[in-house]
Amino acid sequence: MQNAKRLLPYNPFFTSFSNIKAEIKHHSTYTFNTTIRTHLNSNHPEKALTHFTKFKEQGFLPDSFTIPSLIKLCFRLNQPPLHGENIHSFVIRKGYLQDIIVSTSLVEMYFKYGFFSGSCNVFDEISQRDVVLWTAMVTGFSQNGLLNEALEFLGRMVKEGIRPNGITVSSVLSACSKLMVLNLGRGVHGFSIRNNVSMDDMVLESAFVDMYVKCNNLNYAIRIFDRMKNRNSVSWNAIITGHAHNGSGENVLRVFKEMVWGGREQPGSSTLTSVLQVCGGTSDLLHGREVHGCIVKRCTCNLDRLVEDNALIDMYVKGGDLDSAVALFKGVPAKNLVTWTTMIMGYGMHGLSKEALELFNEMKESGIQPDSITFIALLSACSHGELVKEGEQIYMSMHRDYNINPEMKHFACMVDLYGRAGFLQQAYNFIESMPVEPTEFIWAALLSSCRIYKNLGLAEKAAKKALLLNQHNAGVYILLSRMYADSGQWEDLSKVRLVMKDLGLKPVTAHSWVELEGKLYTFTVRDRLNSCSDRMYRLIDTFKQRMQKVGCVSDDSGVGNNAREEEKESDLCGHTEKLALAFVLIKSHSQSLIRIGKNLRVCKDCHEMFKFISEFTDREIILKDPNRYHKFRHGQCSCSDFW
DNA sequence: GTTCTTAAAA
Repeated sequence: MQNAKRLLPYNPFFTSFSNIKAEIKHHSTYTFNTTIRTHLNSNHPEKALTHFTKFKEQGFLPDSFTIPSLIKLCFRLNQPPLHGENIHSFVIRKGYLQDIIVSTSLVEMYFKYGFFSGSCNVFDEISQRDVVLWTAMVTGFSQNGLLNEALEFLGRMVKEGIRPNGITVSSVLSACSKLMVLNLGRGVHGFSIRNNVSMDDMVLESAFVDMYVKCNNLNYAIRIFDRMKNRNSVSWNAIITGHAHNGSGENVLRVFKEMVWGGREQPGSSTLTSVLQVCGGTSDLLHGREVHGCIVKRCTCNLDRLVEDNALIDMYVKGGDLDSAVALFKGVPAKNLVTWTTMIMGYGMHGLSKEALELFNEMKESGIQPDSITFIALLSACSHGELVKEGEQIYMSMHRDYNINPEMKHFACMVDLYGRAGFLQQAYNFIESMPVEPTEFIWAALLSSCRIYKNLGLAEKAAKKALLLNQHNAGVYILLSRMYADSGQWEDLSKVRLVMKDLGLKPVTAHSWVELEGKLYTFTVRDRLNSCSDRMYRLIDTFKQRMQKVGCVSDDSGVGNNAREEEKESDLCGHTEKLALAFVLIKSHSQSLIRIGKNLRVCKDCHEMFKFISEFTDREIILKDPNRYHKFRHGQCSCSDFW
């Protein structure tokens, strides 16, 4: 009998012909189902499609097991909704609709097409609903940003006695994160606890961490994160970006190190880019290089790390190491738009405007089309290099040659381009001719040019316009008060300060920083906290005297002649960059490049002294301010004294 | 013997 059973499909004596056919058919549908699933899982939708076509040509029909795979295949191939509707009517004809797995797939399909009533119709037809079907409804609404509907279904399922699971809740949470609705997110947190939703699900916990980070409640996020038994890339990444948003570079690096040392989780590319952004923002090359090392170790294939390479180039640019950025850029095998734009921006920030424009030509030759960000990079490169004519041409070509409409950021670049070059009237006319209402930042851009060229009348006008749009813009008050200080109008100055005080606005205190032997040193105005402060101040004085001897008059034009001593100190930049430079010169005798960062614009006085020191000590110095980089070498600066 | 629902990103 055993033997007979094995021979069954082949022996007409034991079974009728039609039975054999059914047997083969069933067998084939099963094989077909598994094959198509294998193709889908290995990401070969085309193979799945050819397989399906062959299957149909042989006269076979899909069964209920086939439907979910077919729907998945539709999405992978981006088929229009019509295809999906065919599936729906097939399901109804064959009576598969009450198969809950089939109907759940249909619900998901309609949500993906954005056809919500289609999902609801299917849902209403089903008599026996399980957690997964309910969850599909919640997920569908929440992924489409319809948070209220998602919450409604969450409540309804509980009322009907279906207990939501971790997946249900994390779906709602992601919508809360996207919409930044902290209170609802906390509500969902409470709901999950009340309804005994299992909380030791790693994905759910990560979703909570992510939600609290996105809703700007880092403390809650940290509390959950610290208690997690197992962490995944999402939770690590959420907490790292949370610290980054909070401006705490130290914590970012601390957590990142914990992650790497822990060794369990490989940092993903988004984690690496967050960390690199922090390193770039603080010019922390030391840690930036460590992350570079991580990436090199992790990636075996150069082609897989384009996003990381782009972030690295940006980090080196912002850390003031243009040479490394260029070297890396040249080595990237398949550069994309971001790669080119980052490098163009990098040249611009380092004062190499001509190189930026040449690189743009190379980019076009390689067949890559610029986008609006590329034009921001180009226009700001022109404004840093005083290339007014070139900037105008590029601005004109934006719409004419690339069909890109200039936006507010481009307008701001143009105002800056004219203003920085001293064409204040043209800058003003440009603002007047703009097709949209200028924002506060446009007027602030004009204001900062007015300060460079000491046009108090226009400055007051620009400041007024900017403050009308936002009376809390501290930068505007500060620029204006410096201009009053420059021209010795003490009454106006104290008026501005009074307004600032009333509004609770604090002037930004100047500080500079420098990295030495793996440590970061920070200097504030009239800082005497350092153990070698006395030597630093003496050294600065010595340089001042040497400069006077050779006829380099230190430029005090930034301060009016009748300025009081304390105004000189506080209203200029505070000269914290001088302190940082003196510190390095005392502490380090190597000939390596000196890199100093500053949170405010460099003042003329310090700029002159840095040039002198670079010649006198024969050292290269890079000074970063919020807008750009100055490279001092042999008594010259890369900005050609224009910044 | 198979099928359905989760989290972020330059």
